Amino acid sequence: MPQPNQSPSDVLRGSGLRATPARLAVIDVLRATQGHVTVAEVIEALTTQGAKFDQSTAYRVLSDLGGVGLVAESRLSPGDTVFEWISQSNHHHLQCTSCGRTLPLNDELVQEFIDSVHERHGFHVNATHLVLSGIEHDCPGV
Amino acid sequence: MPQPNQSPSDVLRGSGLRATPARLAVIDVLRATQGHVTVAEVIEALTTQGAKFDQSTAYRVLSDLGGVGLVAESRLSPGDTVFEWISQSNHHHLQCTSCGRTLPLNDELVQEFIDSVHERHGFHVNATHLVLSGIEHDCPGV
DNA sequence: CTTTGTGCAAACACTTTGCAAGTCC
DNA sequence: GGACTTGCAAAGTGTTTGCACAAAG
Repeated sequence: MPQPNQSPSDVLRGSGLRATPARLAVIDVLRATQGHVTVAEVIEALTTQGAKFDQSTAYRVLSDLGGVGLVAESRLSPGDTVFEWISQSNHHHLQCTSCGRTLPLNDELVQEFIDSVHERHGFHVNATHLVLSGIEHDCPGV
Repeated sequence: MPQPNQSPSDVLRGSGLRATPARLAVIDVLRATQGHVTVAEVIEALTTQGAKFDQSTAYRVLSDLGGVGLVAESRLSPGDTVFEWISQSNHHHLQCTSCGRTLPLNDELVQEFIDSVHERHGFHVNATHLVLSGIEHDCPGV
């Protein structure tokens, strides 16, 4: 669990991962981006910066970071896997199927829902990163 | 929208699709199965029955059926796309990450959640087929 | 008979893996 | 120095597509 005021290197080591340039670079990209990032975007951002960066490294780094809970991974559809840096709280989203925008979803609503499911079914939903699709009311794309 | 007492052929034609043996066979498999079915399972079930059945046909048929709303499609993870026949009501599920079981999730709870999201965000969540992962309370796999 | 669907095989895109060289601690 | 990471290239997987033939309405 990352503490405030920790450097990315410390966060990595605190999770049992070595602080390598590749991982720090990926973390930079993730933190610089609000919302979802695809593997392709990570690779593009890093290769544009000049450094050589292999795609297998991107997949491995993102998988490692996901494994220790530093990033959230969502599979929206095949070949459309997105990642997001987890700063401190949960992150839930609404994705409009009409205009493609991703909007924040109030965490409390989700928590209430999770609680009610637990009460009713004795099932603990693990939703640190819920993405629901639908249509927003004032969608500019409609 | 399929009406009661309609034959699968009628349902297909009602959706603007031709009633072909391939589609009827896929529908048979879907209806015979409670819960999720993968493409591979559909193909296996049909080829076991003797008839020749190409995988591209499976993908196309499932995609067609999904397009007209006769089946629900869920991407649990890359390469793990599951389909389910939509009989009449919505189908939501809980999937236990420990034992792999899929359990039913009360539709009312989901509906309440969707309503609250709409109230709060003005966003209409399109969830005919929600799959939430987590851990069940009395999981035999724990 | 016209339109739509199917089989076949090849192509695709995303993701994973084996291994040698390189890097972190 | 020893264990972990990266780059590279190649192999997997699941999924899609082009096209000629077959079938549905």
